[in-house]
Amino acid sequence: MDPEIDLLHHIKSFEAQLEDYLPGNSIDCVILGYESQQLKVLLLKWKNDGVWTLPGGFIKKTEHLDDAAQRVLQERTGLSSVFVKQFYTFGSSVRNKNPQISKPLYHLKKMEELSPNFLKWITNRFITTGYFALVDIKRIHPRPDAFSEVCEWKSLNALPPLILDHKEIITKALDHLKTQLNYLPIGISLLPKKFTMQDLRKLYEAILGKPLERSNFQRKLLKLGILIRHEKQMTGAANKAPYLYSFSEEKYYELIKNGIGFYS
Amino acid sequence: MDPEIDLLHHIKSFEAQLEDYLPGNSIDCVILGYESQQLKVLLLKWKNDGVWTLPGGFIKKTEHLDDAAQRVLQERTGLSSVFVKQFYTFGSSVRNKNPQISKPLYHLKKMEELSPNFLKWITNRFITTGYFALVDIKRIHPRPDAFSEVCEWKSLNALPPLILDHKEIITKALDHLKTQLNYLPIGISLLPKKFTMQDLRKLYEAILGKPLERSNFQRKLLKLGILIRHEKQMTGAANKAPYLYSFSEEKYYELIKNGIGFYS
DNA sequence: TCAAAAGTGTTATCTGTACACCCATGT
DNA sequence: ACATGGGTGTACAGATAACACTTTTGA
Repeated sequence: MDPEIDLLHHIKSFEAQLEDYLPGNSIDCVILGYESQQLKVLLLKWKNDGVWTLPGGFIKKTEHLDDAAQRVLQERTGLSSVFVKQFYTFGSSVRNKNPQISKPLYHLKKMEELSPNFLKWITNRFITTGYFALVDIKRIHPRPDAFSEVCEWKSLNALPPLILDHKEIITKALDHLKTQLNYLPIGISLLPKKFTMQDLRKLYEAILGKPLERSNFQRKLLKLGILIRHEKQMTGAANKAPYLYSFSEEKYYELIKNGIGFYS
Repeated sequence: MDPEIDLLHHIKSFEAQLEDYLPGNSIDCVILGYESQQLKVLLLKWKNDGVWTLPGGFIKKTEHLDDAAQRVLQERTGLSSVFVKQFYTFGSSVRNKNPQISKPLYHLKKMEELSPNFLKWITNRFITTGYFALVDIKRIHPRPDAFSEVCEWKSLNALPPLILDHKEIITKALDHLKTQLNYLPIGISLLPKKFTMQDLRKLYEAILGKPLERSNFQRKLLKLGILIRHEKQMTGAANKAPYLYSFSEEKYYELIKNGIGFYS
């Protein structure tokens, strides 16, 4: 099937339900993962255009803002029980003035088939609320939406060009991540069930952007009493094998409720 | 002039400009002050009804969300250069289902003069973004808006009944205040220019909800290097007169940028 | 036997906390 | 004189940070 026809079909079906959605409000998700000692964010590449965007969506008239975010997350990753949190609302009156917003639509050959009503709706001013999610990359299978051809993880150190203010949204999400570090379930959300102490340390180093002293890190975390030690993991490397650990969930969540008082 | 006629006049003039405002979005301000060793919030009491609300407003189509908050703050307090910060967006789909929202309108004898268009607009679902401000109570002169008869400070320990989810909005603002304590200009915003060490300590005690050791507090704050010591203040009490202090503004703002690393 | 990373030990320094002490002030 | 709150001193417990030492592993 011609992907352009397919896209047009999707737009038309959304257009038919336009009355079910709030005009002028949207949500965008900064879905963060951790892989190869790097923080990564899940992005979509639009059809017919090639610019990248954050996964986002519109809000149904009967739907809570938080539920809209959960819905988008579920649609893109297949996950329903992950950590999601609202972090900021972007309310500039000129967010939509960037011409890139409508580019993919103008590339459609059959654009004239779309109603002026819909074009007005979609190019209107939008106030968007940012949500961020922390997920274990290995557990999810990214799926592009109707408007996109690719949905994949991008390293935060090498972001592609993004539409509108999506770069700013990511920056703000990272600020939030850093200042709220002690109250967020970083380790338990971003790492696989079992991990080594080095994995955990490298994760914190990636977030904080600075090296942490190995031996002190180990002692400090063990003393928190949230780690369960498992069997050693033979890595094949020419050195002592590290233990594997997992988190004691109840203790973990109890701890971050009052702030893990970790690194400041 | 009959206050009810006056109110109706205001509503009609707003109704005439309805097209200039975003439908479905609003801002609410949690304006915090400190007086008599208590944190206080600025509230409005509606005409014809008597329930209390947070000062809030609507957003012009060409206006940044932040600017709408600044505008409301300016209108209620007369202040333009105060600390304001967005803290959360409330997106429940049933926020407006509380009957209190329209009560004051229904109390109007001449309500039938209002257009159905306006009534639909105002009773629609609204997504509201909360801003909080920190101000020196002594510097401001609260002014009620067209819909209100009273605008005054209320102690956080004894809040009157509030419309809709405004209680929840205040609670969330206080959460934000506590978790962001180290990054907010608490002292410099809430206290008068000159203050005693006891004033500053009592302020922190009010926010943290627990007593702080007098002598250690003093040493800790002096060591931060953000305080300027002035002449002693003869209080008339039968004890040693305390020094007055003021903040070194540049040093203060430099410090909170990285977090004052204060009490956790 | 060697290099590399893991795990544990040691020590100096800083910070938090509690409380003791003297000082200034008005009754 | 004395009660009251302000300002400073001291001493101990615990946390932090830097680095040394030993152990395990595969080449």
